[in-house]
This record gives sequence, structure tokens and C-alpha cells, in this order.
Amino acid sequence: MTEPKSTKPNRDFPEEVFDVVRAIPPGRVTSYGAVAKCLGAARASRRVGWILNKSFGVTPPVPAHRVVNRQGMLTGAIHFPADRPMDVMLEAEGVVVKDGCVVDFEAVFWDPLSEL
DNA sequence: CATCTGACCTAGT
DNA sequence: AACTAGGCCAGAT
Repeated sequence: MTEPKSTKPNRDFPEEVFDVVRAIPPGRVTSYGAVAKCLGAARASRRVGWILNKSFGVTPPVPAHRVVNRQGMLTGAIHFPADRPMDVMLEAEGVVVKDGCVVDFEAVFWDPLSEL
């Protein structure tokens, strides 16, 4: 069979991730697993983080600071530039962050599966 | 070419 | 309820 066995609805993973993250409204946050699942790759949550790491400097800019882990912790803050800490950007949009953790994570959680 | 790590998640104990 | 271990996919060394 010469036909492409993988008929995945997924185009380029990075591009899809950027699109979803860009769709996150201000004052809201989402999780890597939610984005990955939205793309049909619930097990690719790790890839999402790696892709977001690459999202620095891309156009249009991707609000990677709106993406946190399942627990609402800013695990990616360590990879953020010191000039733009993740917690500061979130608070600037209305998200309350305490000790690197999002307060009322469920309240500010934005599900791409439901909203997108 | 083989091995390890990584912005994670799920499941088992 | 909390902790540990394994799985997942891809890039880097």
C-alpha cells in the first residue's frame, strides 16, 4: 500500500499549538494537556512545552504565559526571560498568581475543547 | 547509533 | 490524600 497510512487531521504540531494558545483570551489560562488533547495528541503534552519554548520570537507573538500545567503551577516560568516573568504577565492580564501558582485556577481555566 | 532529558500526564501503591 | 514510578514524543549530546 502506497497510501499514507497516517491520515492525521493534525497539520504541523507547532503551528496548531500556536494557534490554540493565541486563541486564549486575556485573563484566562490553559494547560498543556488541554492544548495537546485539543490537537488530538493527549500524550504529547511534553511536546507542547518544548514547542512553546520555541515560540519566543515568533510572529504573531504567542502568549505562552497563559499556558500552565495541570496543577496551575507556572512550571514554565523558569524558561521565561527575566524581563518578562510569567507571573507578572498573568497578573497584568487579571490573573492572580501566588508563589508561582495560579489562584482560582479552575475559575480562570480556559478549555480549548469547550471554547474552541 | 544509543542515551538522556524535558514548560507533562495518568495510574498504581 | 500524598508520593512514586512509568509512559509518551521529539530534540540534543
